[in-house]
Amino acid sequence: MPELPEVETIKRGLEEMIPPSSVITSVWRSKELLRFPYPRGMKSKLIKSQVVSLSRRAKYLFWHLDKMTLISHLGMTGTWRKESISHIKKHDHFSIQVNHKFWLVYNDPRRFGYVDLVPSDELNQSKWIVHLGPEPNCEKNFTPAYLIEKLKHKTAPIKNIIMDQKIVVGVGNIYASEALFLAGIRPNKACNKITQAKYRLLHKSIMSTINAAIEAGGTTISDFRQVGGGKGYFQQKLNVYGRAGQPCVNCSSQIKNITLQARSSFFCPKCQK
DNA sequence: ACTGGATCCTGATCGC
DNA sequence: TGCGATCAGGATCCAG
Repeated sequence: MPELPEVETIKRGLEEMIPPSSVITSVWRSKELLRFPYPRGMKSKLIKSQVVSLSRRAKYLFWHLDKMTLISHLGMTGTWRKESISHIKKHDHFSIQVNHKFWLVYNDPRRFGYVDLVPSDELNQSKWIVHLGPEPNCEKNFTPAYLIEKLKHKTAPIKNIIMDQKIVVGVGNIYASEALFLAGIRPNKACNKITQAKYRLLHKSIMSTINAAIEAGGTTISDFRQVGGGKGYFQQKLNVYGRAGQPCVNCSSQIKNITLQARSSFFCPKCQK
């Protein structure tokens, strides 16, 4: 589920909940496994650790502890929420007690998410992080020239490529369709058939889509919730995603849905070429 | 090197 | 009302 804006929203929510110099005082986990096995000795490594800060890279959430970094990936349906008292709900898998006061609980019905623990000085070389492309809102590394150089010889459909985390991170199925709509490019257009002018527009569209969604607190299609339980409201701004058969906001043509890489891909046949 | 499809898992929704 | 089929925000892997 969560793409970059949703993970960023959760990160900001957790930051607000965790006072400076907080300490992990207890750890609980369910019997069921997440996508990958939990790291060895996780519980004892976490207890008594200080939470120094939180950050996000791509769709990963990092808990920077005094010696290690706890990595959390939310898969399709992962969420974090706060509970004042220990209260286990269906599909809760992992929770952290802070300062003996409250719990931060990871819930994930489909269990495509996972956690890992790495020494902080090895974080950037870890297998999760090392291959990742630039952040879409980092103007230093994610430039129009970068996008053009990386993609101009590829024959794959553009939508597949902008969802490739090695090219640019954080763009998932919703924001890929939305960014391509803003750029006027069909999702199945071959990368090497796209003009430089369109690439510059696409670069701008990816950045503006992601930034607008962060400002809106993410997109709540079904189960996404902010840490405090609130919904994101970017879904009100979706131009094409989930709108097959409905009129295009620009030209009233019917929005179409095609399948690419087994994912629904929405576009306006008139506005996108 | 590319593409499409299957896969991990549960739940919501839709059509019959 | 019930039941099976289909589809979901991710990401990897494999055959062709």
